[in-house]
Amino acid sequence: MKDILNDLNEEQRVAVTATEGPVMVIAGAGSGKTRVLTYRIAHLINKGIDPFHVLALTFTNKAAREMKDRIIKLLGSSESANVWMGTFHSVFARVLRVEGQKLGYPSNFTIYDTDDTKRVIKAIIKDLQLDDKAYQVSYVYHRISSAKTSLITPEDYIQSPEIQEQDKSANKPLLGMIYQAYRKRCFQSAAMDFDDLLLNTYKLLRDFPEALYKYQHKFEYILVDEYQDTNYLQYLIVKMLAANNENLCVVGDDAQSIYAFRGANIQNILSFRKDYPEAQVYKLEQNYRSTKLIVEAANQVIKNNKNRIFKEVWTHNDQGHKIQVFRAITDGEEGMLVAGSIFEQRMNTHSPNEAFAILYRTNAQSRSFEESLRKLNIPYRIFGGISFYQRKEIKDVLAYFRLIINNKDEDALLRIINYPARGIGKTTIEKLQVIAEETGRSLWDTLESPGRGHFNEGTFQKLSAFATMIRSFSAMLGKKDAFELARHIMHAAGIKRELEEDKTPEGVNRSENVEELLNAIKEFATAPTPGPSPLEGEELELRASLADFMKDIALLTDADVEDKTNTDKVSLMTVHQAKGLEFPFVYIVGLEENLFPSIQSLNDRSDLEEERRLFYVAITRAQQRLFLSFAENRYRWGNLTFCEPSRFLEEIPQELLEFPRKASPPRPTFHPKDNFSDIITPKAPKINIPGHYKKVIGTQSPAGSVPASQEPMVEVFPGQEVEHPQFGKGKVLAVDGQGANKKVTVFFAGIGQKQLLLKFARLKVVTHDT
DNA sequence: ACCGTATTCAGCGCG
DNA sequence: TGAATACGGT
Repeated sequence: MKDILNDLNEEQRVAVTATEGPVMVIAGAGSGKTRVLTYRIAHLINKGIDPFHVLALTFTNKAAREMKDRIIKLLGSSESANVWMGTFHSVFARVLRVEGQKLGYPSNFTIYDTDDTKRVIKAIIKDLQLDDKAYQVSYVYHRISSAKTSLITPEDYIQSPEIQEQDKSANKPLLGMIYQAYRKRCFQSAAMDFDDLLLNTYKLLRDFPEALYKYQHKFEYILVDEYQDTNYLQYLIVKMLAANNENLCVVGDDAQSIYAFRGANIQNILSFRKDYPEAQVYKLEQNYRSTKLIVEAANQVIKNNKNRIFKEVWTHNDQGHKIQVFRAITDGEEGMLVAGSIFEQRMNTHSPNEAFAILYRTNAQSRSFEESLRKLNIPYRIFGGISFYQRKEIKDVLAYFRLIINNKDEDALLRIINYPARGIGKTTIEKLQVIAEETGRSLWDTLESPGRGHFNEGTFQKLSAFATMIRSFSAMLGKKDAFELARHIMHAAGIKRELEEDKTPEGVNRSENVEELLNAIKEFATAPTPGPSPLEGEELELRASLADFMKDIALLTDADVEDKTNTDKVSLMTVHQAKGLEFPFVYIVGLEENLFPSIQSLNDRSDLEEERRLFYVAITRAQQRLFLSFAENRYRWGNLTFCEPSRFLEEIPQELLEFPRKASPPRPTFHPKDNFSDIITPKAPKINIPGHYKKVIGTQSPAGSVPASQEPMVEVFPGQEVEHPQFGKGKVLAVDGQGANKKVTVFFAGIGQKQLLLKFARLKVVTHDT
């Protein structure tokens, strides 16, 4: 066996071999953090530590999978598959399936994802007849989530004068009531949301000494990745688990903490030494990823933050090119400049598309880049958006599975009680809920036997037909495997028919998605993934059942669904999504005040510092070349607004930057006086007359975009043949209205008659030359 | 129950 | 701007 320690530099080797006692590794960007973690685990196993006793907690499922693969490769044995590796949520969900009874949960509890959680909150706000404008679902969700993370129970919440004061002044005095109702409803539904997975794990360890003992001895060695992004609950859990022998190794980079907004606590990393005075702290400062210039730029930027652990990242790599800064007149032009630059760099360096990434602050910025890339025929892939398992059609199908596995799952029941439409309408559902409330039974029980006289014969029939169907599915749970049962449900419940009836492109797409879900289930059922060591009390089954499939489906995210079609494409994503990734060529775009840094961050020093860390993360994704861009004018919420360049641009030393004056595709040349100092401190905004930009935009906008001008894009008249991107070719029957509101009635073959607003319809005139 | 229309709202998103 | 949802008429 070769000595794996030879693959490491001195700093890394020290961090890997210090296996006993508390260790903190501060790992600068690109310094081989993952390497240290994987080698450390491999080293532990080489030393004879049983993999069953090693717990490694990662930030994403993907990270866990990749790390596991690397360790297996490193050790050349699959022994390391027995390491407990995963996210906090997935590891402790598994623990709770076994131990949850202690807390009053059945082992088949449902996991509510953010969507489900918000649906429940929404329903509660409605039931309590509160104003849904004052009580916005996302706001309530955040409040509840942070209360849970801070170990504040609904009772604490209601009794705390301080919190009540806050909520009153925010005009939301009844938030505590919502929180209370929410907790009750989740518990009665035998459901845990993401915060509950952590909260209940904490309660388990806190209130059940035998459980604490068991897991303290099970997990002799604990490693936590991305420690800067852990929240208070995660911190407490780790602390309790590690309390016995303190073989705890946390790895992170305070400079890359970018999730404070959702509860991550940078204090966890900053105060590690206080919690463990005897802790060994190591820094990894040699960067293997980026050029000297990029490392220097990143260092200079992060220097402006006060709250940080000192470290100086350096590299042996080449000096590299200067950072190019593009100044664009509009966001549309920004797209063209960036796409043009990618085109050029790709040519000059013979790099594949996948070497390029465009990173932006907000998802809404992707559009101009998509358009420009499409125009230049550069293939791209957008990350983010709605993930596969979040799609409505998928969630509808999954709700059937949820209900038959756990018939207390009220959200699932409500979701499918009338999908596909079976004549159980709003009135009936409300009646059921009232009866359930009065009799103290679950909604499902009520539906199964509503009691005499509540419903007329027709409604009663519909309800019992539904109940019978669901019961019959439940009965098959133990008999059919996941795929057989899923397919059966799709047919028997009429989901398949419902989906296939919709012939619109969106409908076909939905149908395909559900088909894809079935494929995934089939794959799962025929080749069950060899899970890690079974927990004591976990049951092993021969064939993968639907219940197995559903166990952690809520814990999957987009990153876990592999994209087979994704090969050589430019990546478009938010900076947050880029965390942990690297690309030879990186474009950071939209570097404007109020956008990056975001407008919400400007009032608070710590928020601004988080934005700066975000920028730091963005810069350090680049291996060879970095490009920055900003627009002087940008469409935001429908109107053109003037933008100032980001303060972050000033924080990079000028000598590291260059400003190509050359505009990519044909466009008016800029004045020589447009140098950077002029840009950084814009005096009076020169021109802000919409008319001035119209021409620029007009010539750039591809046919797909909505032009700013009032003139319609096409002249249409009855009898004309036109083409629509979705509906295909059709014939204009009538034109009504004036100007912006001009409406056309078009007959599309195979689809029928459609009324379209000319302004939006993206119609193309079909010309018949000859 | 369902459809078209009006209105509203807009941050980043791990699990 | 445009998506998502609420509303209101049939």
